[in-house]
Amino acid sequence: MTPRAGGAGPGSRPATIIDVAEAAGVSRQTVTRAMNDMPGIKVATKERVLAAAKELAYRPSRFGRGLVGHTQRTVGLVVDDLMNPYYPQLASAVVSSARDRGWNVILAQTAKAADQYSLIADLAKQADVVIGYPALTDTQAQEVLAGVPFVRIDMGEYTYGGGVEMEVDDAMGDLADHLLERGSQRPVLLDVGLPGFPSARGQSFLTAMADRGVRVPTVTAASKSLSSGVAGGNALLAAHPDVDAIMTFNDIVACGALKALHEAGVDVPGRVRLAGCDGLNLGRFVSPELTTLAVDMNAVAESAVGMALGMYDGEVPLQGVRARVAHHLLVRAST
Amino acid sequence: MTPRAGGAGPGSRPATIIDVAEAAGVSRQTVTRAMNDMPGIKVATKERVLAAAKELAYRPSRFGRGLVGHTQRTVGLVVDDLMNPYYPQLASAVVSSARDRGWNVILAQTAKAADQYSLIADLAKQADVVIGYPALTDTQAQEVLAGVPFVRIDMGEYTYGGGVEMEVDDAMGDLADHLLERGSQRPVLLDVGLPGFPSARGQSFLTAMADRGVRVPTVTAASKSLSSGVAGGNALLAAHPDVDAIMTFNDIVACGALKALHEAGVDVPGRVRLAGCDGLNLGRFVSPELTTLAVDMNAVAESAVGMALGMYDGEVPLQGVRARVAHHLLVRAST
DNA sequence: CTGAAAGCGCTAACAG
DNA sequence: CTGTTAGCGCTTTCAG
Repeated sequence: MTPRAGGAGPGSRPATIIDVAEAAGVSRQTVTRAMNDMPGIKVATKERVLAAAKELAYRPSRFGRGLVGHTQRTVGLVVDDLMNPYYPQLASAVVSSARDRGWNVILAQTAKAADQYSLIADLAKQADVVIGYPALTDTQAQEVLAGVPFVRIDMGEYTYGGGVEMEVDDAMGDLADHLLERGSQRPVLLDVGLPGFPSARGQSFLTAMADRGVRVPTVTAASKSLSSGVAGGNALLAAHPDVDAIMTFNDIVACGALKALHEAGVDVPGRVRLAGCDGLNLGRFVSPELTTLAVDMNAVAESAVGMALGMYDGEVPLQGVRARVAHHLLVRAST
Repeated sequence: MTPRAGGAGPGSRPATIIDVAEAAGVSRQTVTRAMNDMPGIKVATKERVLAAAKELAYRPSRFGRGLVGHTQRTVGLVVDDLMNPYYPQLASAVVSSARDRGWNVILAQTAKAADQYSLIADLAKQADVVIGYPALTDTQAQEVLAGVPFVRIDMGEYTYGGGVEMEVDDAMGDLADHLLERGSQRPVLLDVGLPGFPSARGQSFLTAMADRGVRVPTVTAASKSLSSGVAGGNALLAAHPDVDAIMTFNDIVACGALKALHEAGVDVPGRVRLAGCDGLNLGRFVSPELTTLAVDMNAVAESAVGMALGMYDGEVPLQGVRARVAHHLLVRAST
């Protein structure tokens, strides 16, 4: 019945420090000293205590411990879906960054959750700070997080909490230069969203090209998925048969477009140059490897974790701080 | 100085239930009732308490809570590296599975850790059960985990704790049939490891083919990485120019081999059929999409989480239990 | 070197 | 409906 995690049979309750103290014939403090490698304990006593602890399968309660020295810190990381290759790169970096600072990471995934509102509310109860991409409005986030320091990644128009922005404009300029230098004359943007409402990064490409005197038509895919990229690629080829370069919303869509190009027998980069965005590792698995606007995820994670921990320590205000991390052009074989 | 997570200035300590009780002019118990939506409290009182709580940026301590009702449960998940596309699929499934049962997941990554021994020791202190792929011997695991229920995924020859096995033999037979039906006469295995020491799944392919009267030569790649797959693919083409089918150690190596085939101008599946193993989503991003021996990660996660939680509840022995999940042939375009 | 006392923040159980 | 009491398991004083 009672949960236990030791060696004896089902039904027995977990051993406490008192059980160990009695078994070893010492006081609780002495058990503490033995378990935590503290000084001021005779070697023989220590061994006796540790033996008793092992015998009873004693494990110090993290709650008892946490209560006394507020030393057990946890960041809650909210991602949409780890199956989307974007998020593991972030999660990996956040976990490393947090670990370097002695924090744990609890992971929450909104995509598969029935009710992400309560998912994040629960997370906020278990974590000391929350980082990530919750699909919540500012108002919702404020309610749900109830004062827990919060850093939104890729904050955009949101304002509640802190944010880490990823800036694409400079790199987009570099990409435009790169494509034009290679002789592109009829580039097309494969954006995601609603036709007529370019994404921020899509608009950035259009602007960069316009600044260079090139007008770029847009084809819009329905979503950020692979299949949507395939469909978008086919639609783009149909609408612009003479296209010679494609900039896509992100690397996933780019992979879809690449598949469409392959199936249509279009050589990349020979006849069409293709670029993605995000700098996913995924881009190295396809042929040709994908040119992309990459962002250093370690820098993003470092920045987000640092900001959140600063908020926790009261050194960074809970509102209004934004960090910025720039994309950079990563030229691979597809352009 | 003191860590805080509320609204007031740096240096103030976090508000406790007592602060709120005093501010609202009620007892602690009433604060508890208000915070936890418990019955037996007048609406007006509740509102007053919640207002005071908000004012003081009060957040109930998870340690105080955890101490009283052992209700806050956490599984520790050990993966090698989230940047490897294999692990996110597992992690995603484990997080979902755990969440369905009301457990949290703390993530630990061994690849980037300086000392994974202490990494896992720390994890075992924060978690009630541990699941994953720790690169630890049985002896090390036993020491480090100190009695925490432990389920190793893809247990193989290890014996400490419980395990979830992934069985590949049946599916490998199906793959052999599939390749032979399509007319393959000179299949080659692209294995990973040391030459002369086939991996379990490599051996399974050799055996399946031998059972069908086909002797399969092996080429061995150095590691399970993409670049190693490229190198292995090139070596394989050099050693067996007339190959007409390749089974690879896993999907990542298969992607590498596919790149090598592409660059060599070898049509897939026209001239060479290519299969991977693991069933990664990644296989759908390349052209042609990769045939693979897939394993249902949700089933693996469900099984591992269920077993670990059963151990925690004392309903499953801490040692010697193994679950099995079978691979299945997933035919896509590359064969 | 060891023990006794006190308290971390919270909630269940029992009064009132 | 509200308050009081007791105790969860641990570590930090402070005495011996």
